[in-house]
Amino acid sequence: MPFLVSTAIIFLFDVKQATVASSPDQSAHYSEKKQEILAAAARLFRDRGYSATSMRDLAGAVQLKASSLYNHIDSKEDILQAICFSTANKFMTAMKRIEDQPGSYLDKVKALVNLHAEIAAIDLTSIASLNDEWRHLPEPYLSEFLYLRRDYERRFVAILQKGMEEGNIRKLDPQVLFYTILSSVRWLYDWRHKHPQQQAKELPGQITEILLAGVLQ
Amino acid sequence: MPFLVSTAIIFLFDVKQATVASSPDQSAHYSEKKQEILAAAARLFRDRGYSATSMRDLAGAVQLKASSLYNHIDSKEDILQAICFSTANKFMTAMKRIEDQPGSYLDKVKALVNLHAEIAAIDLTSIASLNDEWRHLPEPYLSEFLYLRRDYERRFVAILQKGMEEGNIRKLDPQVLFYTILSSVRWLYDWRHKHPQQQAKELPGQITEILLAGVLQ
DNA sequence: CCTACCGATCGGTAGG
DNA sequence: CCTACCGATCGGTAGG
Repeated sequence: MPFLVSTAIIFLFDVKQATVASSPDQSAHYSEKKQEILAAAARLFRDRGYSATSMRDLAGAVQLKASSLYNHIDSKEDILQAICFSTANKFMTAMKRIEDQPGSYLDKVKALVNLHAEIAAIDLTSIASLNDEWRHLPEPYLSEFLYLRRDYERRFVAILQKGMEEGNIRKLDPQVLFYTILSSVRWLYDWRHKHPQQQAKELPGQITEILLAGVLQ
Repeated sequence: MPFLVSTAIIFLFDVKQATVASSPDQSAHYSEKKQEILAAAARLFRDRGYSATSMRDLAGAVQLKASSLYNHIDSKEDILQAICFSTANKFMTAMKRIEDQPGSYLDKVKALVNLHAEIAAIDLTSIASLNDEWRHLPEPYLSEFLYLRRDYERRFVAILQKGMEEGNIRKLDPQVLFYTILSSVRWLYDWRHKHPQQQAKELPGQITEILLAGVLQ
């Protein structure tokens, strides 16, 4: 099967590799066992969902009894909060950097698409909680999370709008475009789960190409 | 804010309105109360997830006591099964019709994008179970569901591939294109939940346009 | 980090 | 369609 990927787009995509990894990571403050618990929880939450994952399931995954988990975490909700916010903060930090970087707004859009693909590549399981399980956050975390999400969306849409005014991006409803872009990179973590053998780097390039240049010949 | 949508694409999209509604609907076999229960369950499963929805929640939503639900349904899993398969069958029926319809493979691709947008418009809440909650299906339903899903994907990808050979669609990895198309229409039900006032018909046209023609000016 | 255990809630049934 | 109730499992705590 022919497998043609525009080298120009691949180049554009590869410009900013490994920017996420160097961003501040508060998970460094956690003990090794707590990090192990959070990683196992993120995987279970992705595979079964937050509500269908019991503390006994989680304990088994890290070779502990359920009660021993509470030496490392405060509650089940505490785990979800840590997962959701550590990933959300990666996006917010990167957004600030992209807003401040020089270059056209089209460059910023490409950097944002790249960002989503990159975080999906590094932090494969946490994305599931960020996408689907945040609704189980207790207050006041839920409100705080929704605030971050709205803020991120507002700033993303502003960049798209500036790109349209700049003339590099077609004049579509910027919010529709925002959701289309986000949902397109969203399935990356699903895909990589199903096809672990495939080169991860090829995918973001292909998605970016489809979004930028379209499907028609 | 300018809001330009290609009338050509809108036309292409509107060609096949209301094809889903006329497809065979086995929910007609259900009693009125059972249909009410299934509709309420689909809504709760979307908003809270299957596992976080209790039978007491569901009973309250249809003004019954929990035990009375069991005069209409066999089990909680039975409800999930009914929701997932009734929607999955709509997709399979429509796939067969699109395969058999005359016209180019590009036309079939457009009809498929249209199909997803249409089912999302008609059956807003069930799509959530089809996307996210199917994993809670018990066997043998889980295997049967996964079989249907793989079959649908295989047939969709085959159409994309034929379209590429035909020359109307750019030669990309057809499976990557499949996932990109599906994820783009996937958020429709989310969006319509958040913006119930907006004309639903505008959205599929815009998404189709972004996918077909791309983002670049 | 474990054993032992708590009250609350779960899906579901008996019986009318 | 309800009241009353079942065993199982839930998140979490006491105490060592």
